[in-house]
Amino acid sequence: MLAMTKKTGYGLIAMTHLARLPQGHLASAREISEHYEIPLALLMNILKELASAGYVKSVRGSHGGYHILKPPNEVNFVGLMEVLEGPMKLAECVMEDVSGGLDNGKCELMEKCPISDPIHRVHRRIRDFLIELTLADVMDSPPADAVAR
Amino acid sequence: MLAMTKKTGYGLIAMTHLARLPQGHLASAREISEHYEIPLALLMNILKELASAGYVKSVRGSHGGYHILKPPNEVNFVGLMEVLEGPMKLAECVMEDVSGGLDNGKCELMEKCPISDPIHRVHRRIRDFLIELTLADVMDSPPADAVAR
DNA sequence: TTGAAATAGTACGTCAGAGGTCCTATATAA
DNA sequence: TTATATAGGACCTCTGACGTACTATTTCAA
Repeated sequence: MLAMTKKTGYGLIAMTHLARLPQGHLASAREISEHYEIPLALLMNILKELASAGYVKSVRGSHGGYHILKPPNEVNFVGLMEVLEGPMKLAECVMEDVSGGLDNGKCELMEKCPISDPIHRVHRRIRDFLIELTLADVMDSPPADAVAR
Repeated sequence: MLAMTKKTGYGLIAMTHLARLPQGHLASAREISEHYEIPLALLMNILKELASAGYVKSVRGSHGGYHILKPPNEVNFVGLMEVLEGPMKLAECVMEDVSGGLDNGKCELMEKCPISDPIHRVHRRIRDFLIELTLADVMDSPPADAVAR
């Protein structure tokens, strides 16, 4: 259904929250979980993944928590989504090559597929749009036209 | 994720196939199924749904089959996708109102959701892009820039 | 030095939906 | 009247989204 997962949604919320903290401050998984009513255990898993991907830094122990590592304008939607749900593909036949660069538009799954090329193009358009979209865009809600117009 | 389903893929292929038939000709589910190696029973279900949605006309009986009803440039991606997989939503909180018109950007699921507005905007951007995209665009593969640039 | 509070790592459980099959009824051409 | 279509269902299976649980480790503070 062309949907992102809840994990990505929760991840975005957490990142937004962390990005808004005053410099040097931490937020614990529990805090965030309670503030937005996100299941704690799930959010912890998400933050673990974000930490090991280098998006946030964790501080263990009592009074520990997380703070953001990347500046919001360097966190793009696709990157974050792929950390939490794996490679984005509009259709199964769309394989990004390892470099994350251009895919060649070939469908490995179906001979004679008449829609392989256009699907690859659409995939790329959406992907490019979402790569341009950063956490910074997501954070300043009011200005509605900040995005790729 | 952010994927369309195989049903939509198969539906697009079938529509493309039908759109390319000479005027007055039919193609049966079996033909299409064999040509593109799509599971027959599944494709039949898809064609049934497309028929009851008015995208194709069915002709029953021996030598029956389907022909396309809508002109390719009037078949948009979102419409077809929503026939086959239900309403498109980038996130659960994105509810299209009944008119198919503007959603209001409010999240009914989560109080204090800090990303509701931007998510709704992104949803709308992708949706608008995919609405502009028609079967006609999908059919002429080579021209790569026909789409919403 | 001990306990509470936090993250790390990992494994597991559940359930809806994607993907696919099958059966019966009906229409139509030969 | 038979073969070949579609119509309309019901049904099945398996994967992945979503969420839980447990143990280990780190750190602060009483």
